[in-house]
Amino acid sequence: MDSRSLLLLGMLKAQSRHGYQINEFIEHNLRDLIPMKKSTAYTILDRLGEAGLVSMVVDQEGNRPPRKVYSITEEGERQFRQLLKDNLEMLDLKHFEEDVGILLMDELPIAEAMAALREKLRRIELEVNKYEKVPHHEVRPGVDMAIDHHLSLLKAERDWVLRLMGNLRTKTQV
Amino acid sequence: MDSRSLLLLGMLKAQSRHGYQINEFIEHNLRDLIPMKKSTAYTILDRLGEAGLVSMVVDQEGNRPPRKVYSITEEGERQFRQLLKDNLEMLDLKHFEEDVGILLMDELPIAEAMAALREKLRRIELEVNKYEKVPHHEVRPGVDMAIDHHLSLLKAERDWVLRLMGNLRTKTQV
DNA sequence: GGGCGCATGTAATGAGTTACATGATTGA
DNA sequence: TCAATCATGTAACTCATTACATGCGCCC
Repeated sequence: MDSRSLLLLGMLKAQSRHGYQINEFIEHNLRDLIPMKKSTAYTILDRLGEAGLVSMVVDQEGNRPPRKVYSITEEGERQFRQLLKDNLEMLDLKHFEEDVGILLMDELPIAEAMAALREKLRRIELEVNKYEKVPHHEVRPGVDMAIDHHLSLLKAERDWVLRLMGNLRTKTQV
Repeated sequence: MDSRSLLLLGMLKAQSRHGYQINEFIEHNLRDLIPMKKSTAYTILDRLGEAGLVSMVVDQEGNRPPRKVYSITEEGERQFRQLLKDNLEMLDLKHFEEDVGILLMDELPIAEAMAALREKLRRIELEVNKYEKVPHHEVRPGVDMAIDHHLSLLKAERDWVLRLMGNLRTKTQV
């Protein structure tokens, strides 16, 4: 999962930051899109430093805890560009987990399967509502695009589940 | 990722099998849907055995390599049912990886971003073609459903990329 | 005689999460 | 003084993949 490295490089490309700052930014701006834990950021920053993709300077103001401020290096920018292109080309819809359930669905009484699908539908609606309420984001045009992407796939999923439920219903009635 | 356990339990619910047989079945029937490695199956079967969800009998014919034949237990069936319901309810579109690229897209010259998206589109088409060619599957009705699911999301992804490219194009021309 | 099919695994590796640990400042 | 915020990490754990290991039977 190099996308985490890509994200950090991208944030450092925009401006130098220390680890805490990065985690703050993610929590405040990307919390709905990026499920990355704080300790992970610290670990990856170390890794990027060892690889020479970022440089680090310690900055201490008064008695406050020292900050490690990271900046992207030239090599880091090159790598970033390549990683980003690779990522944009990438196709990696991994709904394998969900497919297993679909695959085995016929092992469940239809009534129970339908109940489960209704619950799933409810969850999809909740997600859709949540993302539709997220306000327009000015700093990063990408945020809006990513949310739009999210919504597109959520709606496709919703349509598919509805179609599936329709099929099951007619099958039962026949 | 409990979906692997779920899959194995489901296969054993349909009929008792030994490990090699399970791997064969997956390779022949589910190879396009399930990216599970053979050694993983053996490990999970052990784990399920320890948890009392499957029982095991060794079966040796002549001098051929001994087979460990697994059967699902009553507790296993209960667990299976619950896992399956949970799985069907689950909503877990994790396109986080792809979203990172979208999020950072504005760091790339538009021409390069467009080229990457064209490549992505090409890959989507390849996948769509591949899945549309998969013949109707009789044994497990679920296989057809899972493939249909796959195709739905692929097409949604394709539409979204096309829309995005359209937007980028008009933006550049203005 | 050599390779494929049958049949089972183990050990090392990787990538990330969880839980834990630390310690100063700031505000109620 | 008590909690929250700032700021950093380490260690253990989980889960799956990769690579490696073994050995017999069968067919050409």
